[in-house]
Amino acid sequence: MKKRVSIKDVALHVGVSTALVSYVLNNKKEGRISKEAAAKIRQAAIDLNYVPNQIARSLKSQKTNTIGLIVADIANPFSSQIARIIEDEAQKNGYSVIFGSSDESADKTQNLIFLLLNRQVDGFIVALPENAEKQLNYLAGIDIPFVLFDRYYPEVETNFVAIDNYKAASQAVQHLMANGRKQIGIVTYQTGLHHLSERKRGATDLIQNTSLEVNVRIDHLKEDVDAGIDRLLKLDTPVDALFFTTNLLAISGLKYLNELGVKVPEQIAVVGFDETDAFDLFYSPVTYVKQPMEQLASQSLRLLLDAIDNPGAKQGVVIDTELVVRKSSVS
Amino acid sequence: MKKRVSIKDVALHVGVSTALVSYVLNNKKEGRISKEAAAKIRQAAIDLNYVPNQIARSLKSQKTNTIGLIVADIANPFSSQIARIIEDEAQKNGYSVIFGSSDESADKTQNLIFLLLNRQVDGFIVALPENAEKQLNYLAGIDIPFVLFDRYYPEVETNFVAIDNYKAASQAVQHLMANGRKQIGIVTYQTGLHHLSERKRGATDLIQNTSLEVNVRIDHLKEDVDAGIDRLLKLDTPVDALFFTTNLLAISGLKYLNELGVKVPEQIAVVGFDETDAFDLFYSPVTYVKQPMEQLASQSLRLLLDAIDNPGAKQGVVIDTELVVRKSSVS
DNA sequence: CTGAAAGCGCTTACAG
DNA sequence: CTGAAAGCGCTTACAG
Repeated sequence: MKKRVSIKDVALHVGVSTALVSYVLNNKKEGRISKEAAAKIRQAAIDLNYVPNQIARSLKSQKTNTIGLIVADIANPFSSQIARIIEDEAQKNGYSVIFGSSDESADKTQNLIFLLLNRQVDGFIVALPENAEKQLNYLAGIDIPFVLFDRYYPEVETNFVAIDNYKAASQAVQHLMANGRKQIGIVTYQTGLHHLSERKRGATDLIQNTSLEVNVRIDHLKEDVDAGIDRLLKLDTPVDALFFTTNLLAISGLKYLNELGVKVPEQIAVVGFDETDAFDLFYSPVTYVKQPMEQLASQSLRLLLDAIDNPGAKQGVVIDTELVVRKSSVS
Repeated sequence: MKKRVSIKDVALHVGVSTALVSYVLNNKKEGRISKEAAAKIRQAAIDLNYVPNQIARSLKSQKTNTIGLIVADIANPFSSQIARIIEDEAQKNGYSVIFGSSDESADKTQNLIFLLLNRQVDGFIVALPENAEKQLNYLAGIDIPFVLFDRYYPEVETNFVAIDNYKAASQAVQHLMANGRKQIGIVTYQTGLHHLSERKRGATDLIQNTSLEVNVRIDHLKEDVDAGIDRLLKLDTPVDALFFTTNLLAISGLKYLNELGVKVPEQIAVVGFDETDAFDLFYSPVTYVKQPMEQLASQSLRLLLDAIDNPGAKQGVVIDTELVVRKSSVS
């Protein structure tokens, strides 16, 4: 690779000091620099194809204008949609994004934190997995700006952005009840993740019947979803509705209902969580809880930039969801 | 934010030079450093919570161990799946990834290139949009390692990784023909993008009837897909099959076929491109051309790392696809 | 076995 | 209006 041209090359080319080049290119000391010198420097920068070295600038300024984004899995549409919005907003504010996927593992999260700290990110936006108190405390301990997003730990005071999961689930179940469903099954993950517990609680507070719960192990997704649905269908009073607390669970469940030949919504009404094309193409378009992605992402970034500019103050933002009602849940 | 601890702090704490700390922590000059000094330094690094500053190291070494990934849109499942695989492979090789979305715009691509060059990425993996010859030449001109991925410009000698688009489309159409379909419509984008032209050519070389082509404007997706399907259904001999050259086109088209109440595959057989959950949940699971994501991504990274280590030599990799046959195309 | 020193490419307080 | 110089946190050739 060719040697990249530095500020020194530009200075040499024009016959001025590097300081002057820096001032001109950064529009510092406006008006206190001769027009001619400024013009010559700008021209030389173009002629020589000068690209400022952000690495050197970062070392000096102690600021990289980079943020670290830790998601569960960038290949998951929820994460990648969020990433896209954060990317755009960050760019507008002069920031770049380095991302990493934790696979819901606290250890991988810790590794990513180290890796991103190495790279001197100015702050983090992170969706924390289960049992990550240690990582949370680490971040708080080194006193770096960060905001918890999607999931948060209510015991610890942090910046966070989340939806009202309890209310979202509650609305979904109320909707099913209002449409005459009596036996509503809930399919969720077996997990201590606060946001998922809240979704579960929002549903079960209304349902009050633990035999209608299916708790899926994340690493046995298909197996447990299928077995759970089998069980719910064979109850003395079989379920007439299913509420899935995530889109992966819903997709897996809908595939299985298809295999079984169960008709939606005639036999079973269905409500899912999150948007996906798959819900549109199902023969009865699927009712779902819509998360306001735009707000989730842009608020996360806003809180982080606030925290970078003004460490100390902690903000929490809770956003409402919307229930998009379609054919899968009304008969 | 607290001041981060530097190599100098560690040196001071132990009472040695920064040089020695650097040697120990980087396992340089093994065996030529006293066990005691080494042990004390390592312990101090842990006690003080030392995290090496990759920025400083990069400035010195002229290498950031960062790669720039430019995709069309990270929110698109194709891009995000690729990103995930590249992330994992990169991490294994000590690299981080900074990504950017071009939205199929040559100008945005150029901005991203500048932005990533600012950040001194060691190389690029880029899915180039249409009319980006200028950007391609720019990359080649500054002599930075890069590999074109998904799309390439056959006129220019570069590193590239792509699937055999012609063959993939050809197989799809042959499959429809083998299943007795006589009037096969092809829905594709109106574009000069090489990979899409190849898909189109692979289909039309077999079909030889331009009235069966629908050329969708990317910024009028739904409108043009719907109108195109309308037209194909009203031909004197209406189509009995549709081949969609991308997953977005297929999803849009399937939604419209649903609206019209057209039965798949009874009235119209369908083949799509790329994997998506939506294809699984369609009442007749959709036959599709499966791209080998794993290979595409990991080969791209491999070629880039090769190019970084050994500039000059150019490699091209073409990978075969697989047609996954399901109910939507067989009657 | 260890350290002083230069240098990566910038920025900026200071001096003139 | 402009420049010499220090310093950000590392690495490494050189000297001892």
